[in-house]
Amino acid sequence: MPAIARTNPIDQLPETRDVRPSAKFGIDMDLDDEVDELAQLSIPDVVIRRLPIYVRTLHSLLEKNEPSVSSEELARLIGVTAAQIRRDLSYFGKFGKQGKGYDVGYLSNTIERILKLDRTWDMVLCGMGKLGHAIANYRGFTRSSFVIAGLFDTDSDVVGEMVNDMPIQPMADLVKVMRENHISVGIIATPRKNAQETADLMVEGGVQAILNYAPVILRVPDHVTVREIDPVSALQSMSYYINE
Amino acid sequence: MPAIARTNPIDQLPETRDVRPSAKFGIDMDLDDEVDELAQLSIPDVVIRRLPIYVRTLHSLLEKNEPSVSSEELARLIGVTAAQIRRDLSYFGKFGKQGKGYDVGYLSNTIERILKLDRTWDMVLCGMGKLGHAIANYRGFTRSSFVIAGLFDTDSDVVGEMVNDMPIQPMADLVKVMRENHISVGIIATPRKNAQETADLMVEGGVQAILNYAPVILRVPDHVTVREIDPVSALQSMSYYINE
DNA sequence: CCTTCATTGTGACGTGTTTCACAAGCGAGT
DNA sequence: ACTCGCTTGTGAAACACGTCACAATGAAGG
Ligand SMILES: NC(=O)c1ccc[n+]([C@@H]2O[C@H](COP(=O)([O-])OP(=O)(O)OC[C@H]3O[C@@H](n4cnc5c(N)ncnc54)[C@H](O)[C@@H]3O)[C@@H](O)[C@H]2O)c1
Ligand SMILES: NC(=O)c1ccc[n+]([C@@H]2O[C@H](COP(=O)([O-])OP(=O)(O)OC[C@H]3O[C@@H](n4cnc5c(N)ncnc54)[C@H](O)[C@@H]3O)[C@@H](O)[C@H]2O)c1
Repeated sequence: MPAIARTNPIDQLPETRDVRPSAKFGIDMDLDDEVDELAQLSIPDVVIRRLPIYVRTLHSLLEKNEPSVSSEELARLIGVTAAQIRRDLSYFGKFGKQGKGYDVGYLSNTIERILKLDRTWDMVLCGMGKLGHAIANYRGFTRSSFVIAGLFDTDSDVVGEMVNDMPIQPMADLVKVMRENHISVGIIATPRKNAQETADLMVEGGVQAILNYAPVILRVPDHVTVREIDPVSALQSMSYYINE
Repeated sequence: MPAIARTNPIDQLPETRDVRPSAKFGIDMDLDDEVDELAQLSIPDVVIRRLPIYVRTLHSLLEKNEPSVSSEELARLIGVTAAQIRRDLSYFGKFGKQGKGYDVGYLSNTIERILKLDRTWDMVLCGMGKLGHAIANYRGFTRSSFVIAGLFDTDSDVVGEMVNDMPIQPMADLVKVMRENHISVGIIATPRKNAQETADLMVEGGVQAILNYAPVILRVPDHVTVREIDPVSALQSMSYYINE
């Protein structure tokens, strides 16, 4: 059950499980408070999950050369309340100016720093079937701090094949490659039945975040975050609301 | 902002927006309570989103020929607490037996009825680029009450192409096709910039549930449920928790 | 420098969700 | 028929999260 923490399974679906003390206050502390270094605040995972949307929306404002934005306007764009945005941001500090709002570029950079998006994360991708190929060729990740750095499969027929300029490697090498390259993010695109064993290997390799496309709940240690991508569950929960 | 209700945007990410009075108690009432037909209970969307996982897990128990299961064991399999499962189910009625647990087949059927999965839902899929092709060929949907019944794109170069035995149709026909065939579920796989206009057309066609793969928050009327599939946001929120 | 205006950041409050804990009920065994 | 052990269903309590509402404050303009 610790595995469920911060996980989309019951989450993408269910939704909001967060067994552990949530998150620790991780941004650089303001200088004024030297005493409280250990008094870390626990930030709700709900809040963390909203931050990427804030970033995305701020980026679209940047493209339009908007210099600043009020919580009111940002809220309208995103579809939440202004109070929620202000509250969310207040977990991390004070970034706005009264009467003015938030500087778009500054806020966007700040949230990216909070989320540790001001760097690149290498990822391994396991399971190079149809979905794995699609993911490996997807351009959307690179634009967002994440880079697929290794492709893996058990099937000797596909091992060696080049996909998007990278060779598919045997699963036997996964742990070694992850350790040698300090890779802490993994994507699982194997069949359902092999997902758990794949997750176990990733854990052995030092994974800290897993994006799981297989329709199973993964059992992982507490320090590993899992998010599920599960369109079928999404559809199945929506059908409840359809009339007639 | 009503558009956000029950939506994964801030939800898959953010996570748990639910502006409206949630859901109405929709399962057939037990015969004993004739008075309260109008006293409909509002069921939290969180609960609804967990139900597909319950169903999935029950199916895997069925495969193993387990005749019954306790909330304790089910909870262990799913990674939630037993109390949560019992509470969730109690929104809909009493399905277990003291000392025994739940009949796997019966509970699974019951939840499927609640979610309206005891029938087939036709879907339209808009945007037949790389992702659209992958979705159209994905076999996972059919196993789960959802069937892609129409493919649409604006690009005249791809219109007419056969994908998985279905022709890609022009977007101009979308509304007509949806209405004539009473299709109430849509999948959006268009570029980001065209997602809102596509959603608008689906609404015109009578859509009630949209699965949105484009990274934008859609604005839709209150009676439409939207769920986002957004792996990038999922990764971006997980990176917050990665140490070093 | 003072006034006005807009908008933040946050206590206090309210609602929603989860967990606790236990009386009630079923079934097996005697 | 009675007892025992197990497990449900659910009030009540705890906790988490979202919203209200307003004092505080920066900026702009006189
Ligand atoms: N979430 C989504 O959007 C989505 C979409 C499509 C598929 N899926 C899921 O993704 C998974 C893969 O789907 P697919 O259509 O690509 O299937 P597929 O059968 O085409 O590919 C599976 C691949 O995984 C490899 N594999 C098997 N065991 C492995 C292991 N232990 N380690 C590494 N690789 C292993 C196989 O050799 C194969 O290449 C399935 O679980 C499916 O349900 C999810
Ligand atoms: N969520 C995910 O897992 C995921 C994965 C990959 C891509 N995406 C997103 O899905 C979308 C499509 O990605 P892709 O790689 O297939 O892009 P693509 O460019 O290959 O395909 C887009 C298709 O949409 C069509 N289109 C454009 N405007 C349209 C309109 N108004 N109505 C109908 N069709 C229209 C285009 O003709 C094209 O065929 C993008 O928004 C991308 O960000 C999401």
